[in-house]
Amino acid sequence: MLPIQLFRQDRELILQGLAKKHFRETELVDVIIETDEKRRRLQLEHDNLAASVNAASKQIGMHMAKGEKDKAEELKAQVAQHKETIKDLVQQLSDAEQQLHDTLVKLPNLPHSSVPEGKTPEENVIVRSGGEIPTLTEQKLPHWDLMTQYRLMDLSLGNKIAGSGFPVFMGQGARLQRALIQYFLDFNTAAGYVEHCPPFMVNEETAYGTGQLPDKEGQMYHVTADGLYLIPTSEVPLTNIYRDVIVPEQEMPVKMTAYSPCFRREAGSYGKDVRGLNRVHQFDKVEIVQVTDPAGSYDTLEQMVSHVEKLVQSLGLPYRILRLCGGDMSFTSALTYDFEVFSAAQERWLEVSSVSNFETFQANRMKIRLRDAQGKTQIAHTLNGSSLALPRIVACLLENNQTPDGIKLPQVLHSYFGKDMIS
RNA sequence: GGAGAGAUGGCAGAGUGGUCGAACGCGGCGGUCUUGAAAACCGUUAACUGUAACAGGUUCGGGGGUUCGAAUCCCUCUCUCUCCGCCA
Repeated sequence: MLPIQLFRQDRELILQGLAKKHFRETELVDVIIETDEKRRRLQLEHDNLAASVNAASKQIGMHMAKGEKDKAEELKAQVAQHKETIKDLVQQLSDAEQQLHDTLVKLPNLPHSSVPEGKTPEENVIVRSGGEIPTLTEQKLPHWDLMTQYRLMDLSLGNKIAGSGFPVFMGQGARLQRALIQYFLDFNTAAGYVEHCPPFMVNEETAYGTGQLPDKEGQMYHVTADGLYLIPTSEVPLTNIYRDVIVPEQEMPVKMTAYSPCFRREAGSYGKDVRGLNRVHQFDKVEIVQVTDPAGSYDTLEQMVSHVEKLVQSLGLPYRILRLCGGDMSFTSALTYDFEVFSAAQERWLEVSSVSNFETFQANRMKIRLRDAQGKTQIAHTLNGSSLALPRIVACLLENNQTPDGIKLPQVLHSYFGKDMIS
């Protein structure tokens, strides 16, 4: 949610930002400005009237105390009149507030100035790349075949138990999941992120706080009996820890990491892109989240990108980092870097991490604030990124490192996995 | 699941219809004293909204109601605690 002050200050800036994001309903901006003015007008009228009623009520109290009943009754009659008007104003005011809010949440975040122009994923800009794409023999297999060959995962079993898109990992496959999760968490905590283990279900308010509601409702699993949602990412519970919190300046930045399974309905996805582990309904991910001072949030973003880059490098996977163009960014983000790793058997790039700065967009909604040395509060910035999502990392590890003798694992995983190869 | 108690400022905790946005204490901040510190003493210290700055408005778990006036009375929801039951 964009701060309302921005609409009062710089309408042009908002329109430019929305254009870059290819957002069409630009007329909403003027609706917001008008509604805000209306709201403030009503508020002023209401406050003035309320002030006179408050003053009169105090006088009534004083008259009663002195036993001046007549004067008290006189004032009562006066107040009764105002009360009718106030009742009406309150209704109008709350309508205006509701309308303002409902319109405000429809607008996406504004892109940072460094966001490239563009509408489609093809227009994303490659910032840099690293690692080497391996040359595989003709006998190379895609990960879903390797999974079967080494009995690492069974999708049809998951189908039986839950439904399509719910993989069952077993044996060395299950062990690899655990090894990766533990390695990722250790890597993150070593960089100062505090490990958390949050709930995997959240209430409506929480889902709303990070922006999953109202616009992505259909993408989450909903436990209707209890009004809970299964988390699509641990960003949701982690960031919401700081909902309605005023963080003292010296405690900034807040750095958190968590492992969680992620549940996504992926309504509307189908076709070849979803084979194997490319797109599933439940997957494992380790997330990093930061809450920061607005002044340094873009430095923080670069640090997070570099952190994730080192992690990907340590796994020896060929990767590239993209700066997303305006049209490909998420609703809530101001600047996003995507990490992709090259899947050598499928011969395509797969997204494994997305690192974003949301600026005040989430924090404004959640009222995450910081208090500076002068005691003033201001809205904080929130950032997050995957570090990392497992399925596509696993797909690449298997495909890129396949040999006739088995699948070689990167050095960093040996101690976590208990051996150096899947065989 | 059953029975009971409770939710007040950073913390602790008074306050049962009228200058209560809220006592006292602790903590925090500023000062006096001191070479410095401690102690003692004095002062100050909620959030949101709003204003150029005042003013004003809202907030005592959330929502609704009674009343000229609600932290205080009524309804309702949520949460916490204690006891019982069940249980990984």
